[in-house]
Amino acid sequence: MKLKRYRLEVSFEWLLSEVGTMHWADFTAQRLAETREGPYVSCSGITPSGDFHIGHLREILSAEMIHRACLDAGLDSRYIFIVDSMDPLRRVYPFLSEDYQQYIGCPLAFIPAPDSDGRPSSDGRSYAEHFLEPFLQALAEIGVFPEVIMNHLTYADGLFAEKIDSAIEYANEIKEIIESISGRELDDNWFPYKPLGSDGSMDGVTVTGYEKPYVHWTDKNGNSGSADIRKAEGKLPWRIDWAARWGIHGVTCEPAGKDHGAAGGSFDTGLPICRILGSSPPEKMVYEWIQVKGAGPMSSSSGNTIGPLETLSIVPPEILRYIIARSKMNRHIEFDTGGMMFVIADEYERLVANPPKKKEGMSKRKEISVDTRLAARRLSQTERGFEPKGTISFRHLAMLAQIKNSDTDIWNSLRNSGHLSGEPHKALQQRLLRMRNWIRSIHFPEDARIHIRNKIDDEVREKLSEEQKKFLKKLAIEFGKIDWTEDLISSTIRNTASEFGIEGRESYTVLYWAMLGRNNGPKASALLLEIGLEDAIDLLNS
RNA sequence: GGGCCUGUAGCUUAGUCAGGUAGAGCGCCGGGCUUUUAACCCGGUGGCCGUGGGUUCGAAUCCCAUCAGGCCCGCCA
Repeated sequence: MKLKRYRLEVSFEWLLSEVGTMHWADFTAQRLAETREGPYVSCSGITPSGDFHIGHLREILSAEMIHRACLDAGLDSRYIFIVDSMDPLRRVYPFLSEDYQQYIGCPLAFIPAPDSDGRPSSDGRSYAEHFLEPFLQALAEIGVFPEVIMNHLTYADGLFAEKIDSAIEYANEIKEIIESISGRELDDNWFPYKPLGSDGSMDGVTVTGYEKPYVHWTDKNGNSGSADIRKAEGKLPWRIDWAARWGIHGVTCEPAGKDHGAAGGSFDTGLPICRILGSSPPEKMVYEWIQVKGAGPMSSSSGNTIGPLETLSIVPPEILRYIIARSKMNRHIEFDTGGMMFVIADEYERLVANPPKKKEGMSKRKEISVDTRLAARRLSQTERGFEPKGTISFRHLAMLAQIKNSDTDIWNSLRNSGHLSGEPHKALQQRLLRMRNWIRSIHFPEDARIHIRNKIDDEVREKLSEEQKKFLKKLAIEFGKIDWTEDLISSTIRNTASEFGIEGRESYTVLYWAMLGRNNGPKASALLLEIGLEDAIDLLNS
């Protein structure tokens, strides 16, 4: 019986990774609709023990996208974010002062937030709130608005009481499950509930008895007391807490990081424990980690985490969502704020501008691929149901932001090129702001930086034919005769080129070699205008 | 020590459950367009499917071994 169940779970897991079927979010929604009754509750859970990092976004977005897919499929769905505020402080982290030693073992909801020096502050905010707030702010920027549930309040409201009582009643069975599935050995005085001692810490507290609803204890200081299971006076150990909350909140789907998902991990023990506690668990679903790499030369020496807020100061929110939406759950994502951003942004922009369509005679496999990409496009929108329009490209903006210091000049340029009519929309202004932040940061890839030459590179000089050299010299002379406007620059280039019998394409290539040391670049006349008449003439004569 | 996931073109990857000539996007090369805002359009190049065995008429796919990267089995979420 047990074995049979296990096989089913494995098979679901396999199907989940099988994106060939369709997008994982839509697949999961469909699967949920087929296998259980609504309402459907997608859930994420994170411990606010310190700064949130980019990896947490996968936890959040995986669940949120499944929630959206449920809504899109017409299902009754909610998305909840359970903050593990009842979890204890494990140790004094590097960013905390030694003062936190006294709080080890205490729930994060009940200890003070650190101030900028890492000391306990007295502004009344809890440690949990302190780290949660900026994260929620980041989530709002990517269009994620979860129902936030502080776990310590669920304890305080007595919602855990029944589960705690059952856990104590079935303590032996639960112990057996944990020992057999995880392979761990629990010692003899193991108890499925951890009361807080006299100093508010759950470390070193020994349970001495249970009389519903009180768990009696003695702590390391020799004090004794009783914890009311209907209040936040103690908590279930993690593996049981997780299983219990599935029942309490009616969770139907909770993607878990691969640490939980590994064989013998907390997901595997959670499933049977949840059943023992009288509820039906969600099906196993595991996502891979996001790894940060190539974040620039600084990152390797100075730690390579990047926070959601820092990420969002340089990456457009829909691109961030797309990074999650385009990847299968069981694939690593190598997060890179450098050159990879261009590649992903290009891909996203193409997908937006040119949504794939099914065609007559297309193979089944290709049709599936079309569906999957359309779903990724849909789920990347910060606003559900928003139909994105093609916009100014990421690359183009990167270039403009580098050659033009004034935002006004950029808007004018975009109007000239037909990318913009009237005043820039707020979203576009934000995009430019992020782009400027990115360019200023260490993350911006070196090879995307535009380095305007003040003299022609030696290598380039060797490549140039005599004709081409003459062309550049002549161009310098002609430039000296005109008003320095884009139109005149442009026509002068063409006129001079034809004088030398150089084709249009070649004349530009030669110019780019001279100006940038590469084959192509931003519109030559615009670039020359930015360089300025004198510098341009100097360059061409060099 | 035990177990799980991943390894496919220069890059990102689809295909692996149910074995049947390895698909795509980017890059690159060529052509077209011609005021080139890294644009756009068309065409092409490119893979001993980590490695070695086995099963099979036939293996990226199944089995065994092995290498590489990551993770879990320490109440750690």
